[in-house]
Amino acid sequence: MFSKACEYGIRAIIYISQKSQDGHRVNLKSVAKAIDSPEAFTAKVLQSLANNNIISSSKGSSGGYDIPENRQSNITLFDVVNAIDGDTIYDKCGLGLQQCNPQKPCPMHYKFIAIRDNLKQMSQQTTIHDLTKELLQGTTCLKR
Amino acid sequence: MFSKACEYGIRAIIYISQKSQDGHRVNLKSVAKAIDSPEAFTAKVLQSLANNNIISSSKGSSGGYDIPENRQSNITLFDVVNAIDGDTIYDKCGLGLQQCNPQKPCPMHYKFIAIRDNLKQMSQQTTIHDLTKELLQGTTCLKR
DNA sequence: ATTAATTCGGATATTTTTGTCCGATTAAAT
DNA sequence: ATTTAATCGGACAAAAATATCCGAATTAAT
Repeated sequence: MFSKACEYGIRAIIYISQKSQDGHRVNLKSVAKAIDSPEAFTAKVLQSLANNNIISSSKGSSGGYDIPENRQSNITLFDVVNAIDGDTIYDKCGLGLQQCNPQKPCPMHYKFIAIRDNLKQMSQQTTIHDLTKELLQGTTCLKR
Repeated sequence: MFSKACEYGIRAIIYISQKSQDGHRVNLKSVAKAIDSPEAFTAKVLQSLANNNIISSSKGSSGGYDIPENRQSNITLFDVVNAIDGDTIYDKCGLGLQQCNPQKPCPMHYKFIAIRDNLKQMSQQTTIHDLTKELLQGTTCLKR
């Protein structure tokens, strides 16, 4: 469904968000460890989140990643997926046709967009903050 | 969502199904042309559909692919996807965790399985025959 | 029998995704 | 100033997905 990069990205931002709520900035190593992901690859993913202004990063000793307080509650899953995988997942024809629309739909069109729109809605309505809450409560996990 | 191989496979089987209803067997070249796909790659996909007994293939002059009348209506989208992409799409954790279940769910778990189950249901309830009907009526298309 | 048209299956090539490495840059602490 | 700990970004490597090639096997028609 999502790319590997995107899976890492979502898990990472949830962790970063969690730590940010306590005012803690976290570095790459601790992120990779927390979500059990390859360090260097995760760096690339975080870089693209940073370049898209979804997380903030700072260099130098005691640098790392965090999410400014005021952004915490308005970052959606949609934003994160978009930054990493782009929006093709929400737009692309289920059968891979270049053009597929109500005027000239593929045979799977309506059944497929129903599901795709579900996914879109869900990801637009779900904030990273939402996902972090459950994690803090210890009901969910980010690895294994 | 689906792999490229799977997209070709679905488009291909819809076309084959359509032709089979008129009692026509079709060859690789005509399939690839009808769905605008790379010929050799499509051959591989059809091969795996044949190996999974979803379509029937015959070699030799005037050989090709078809779907026996009695199978027409009981092949589902699910069967086709399964034969080509396997069932990971219906089972895999949205965040890529090896183990993710109600006992130890990822933060996206319930929201994600809602969508995944939708997809599963849709693909189990949709037969290839269903998709072929609309194509015969000219309301849908398989390329462009 | 020979030929022509087809799928099969294995080997290979290309492209994309995933993953690693490392020097450059930045910033805090000493 | 120097050292240390961090991200950045570009180059590279490995693996997976996509795509091609070709000889072998099969079948129908001549």
